[in-house]
Amino acid sequence: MTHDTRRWEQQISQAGYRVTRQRALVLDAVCAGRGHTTLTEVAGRVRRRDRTVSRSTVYRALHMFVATGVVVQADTGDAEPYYEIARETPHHHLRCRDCGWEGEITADDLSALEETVRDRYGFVVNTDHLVLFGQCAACQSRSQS
Amino acid sequence: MTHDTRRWEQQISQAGYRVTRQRALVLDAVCAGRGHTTLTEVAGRVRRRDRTVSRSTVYRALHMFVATGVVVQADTGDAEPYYEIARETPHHHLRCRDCGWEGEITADDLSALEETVRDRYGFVVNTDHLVLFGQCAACQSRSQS
DNA sequence: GTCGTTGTTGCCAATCTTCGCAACAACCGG
DNA sequence: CCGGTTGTTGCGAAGATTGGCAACAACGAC
Repeated sequence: MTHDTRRWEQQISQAGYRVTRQRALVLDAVCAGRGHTTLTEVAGRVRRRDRTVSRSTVYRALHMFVATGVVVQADTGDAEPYYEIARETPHHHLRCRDCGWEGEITADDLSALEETVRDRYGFVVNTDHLVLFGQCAACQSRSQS
Repeated sequence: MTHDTRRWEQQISQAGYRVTRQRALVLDAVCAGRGHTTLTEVAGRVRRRDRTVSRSTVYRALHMFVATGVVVQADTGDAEPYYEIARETPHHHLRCRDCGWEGEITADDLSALEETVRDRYGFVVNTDHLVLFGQCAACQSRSQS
């Protein structure tokens, strides 16, 4: 269990949503994916626990959780989007175009960029879960040889 | 016309793809969207010029152009993805969560972040067309009052 | 605990996107 | 210019996602 039950219940009910059995199942299914999951995996896990839950409900619950910030969504662009439980400290992803390797970077790593954007454009960046594409260390040395 | 015909023909044929009438139509349709377009708009423009072009072809052409780097795709996450002709100098987007305002930043603005990531993680960032969410200057002053 | 209000769910239909396949056309070599 | 090879297209089907609606359930008030 990577999420605190009290927390998300309060979070969505403050936003005017109700706490339902189906939504709990969906959130559990997101947690069950170590780190990140795809929609397909979530739907599968929910169905295994309760096959009366409709597919639409999974879609709707996931969207609602993303809208309320309980779950965070990362669009990798070339694959299915990832879902994961939002953590206290936001983080971002690295993804190698060659081998598919994935890494994480902290929000601190973005602070310089955020300052630049604020100074030059007056815009306050507030993004969670960016995905940066590029080439990992291993693939760099491999492609040099 | 925002794209050079010679350029893209060479670019895709070097990648092993063929230059076809349908693909030219799709690319023209992307150009026709000042700056950026959605898939729906592209399909509409293509159909207006030649209603025998199938919907699947538009999907496939767009994917192929993105894969070869002729067209660039920006996933805003909460809306339809944008497509636009790739420029010589890559750029990125800002998007205000409150009013939907959109701005552009240059690739230079990311250089500090790229250095940080390379130093700390040995990862070379190579991302085009990032979308940074946040709050624009106007909405900041409005929400302060 | 019971009731009433109102958001939610499941089902089914509509829509969007992808896939498989046979006919077609781009491109190469002669 | 012509024929052969092979990627591409259009079509119809399959699969994925969204939307409408009536029955249902959460939750606040009593």
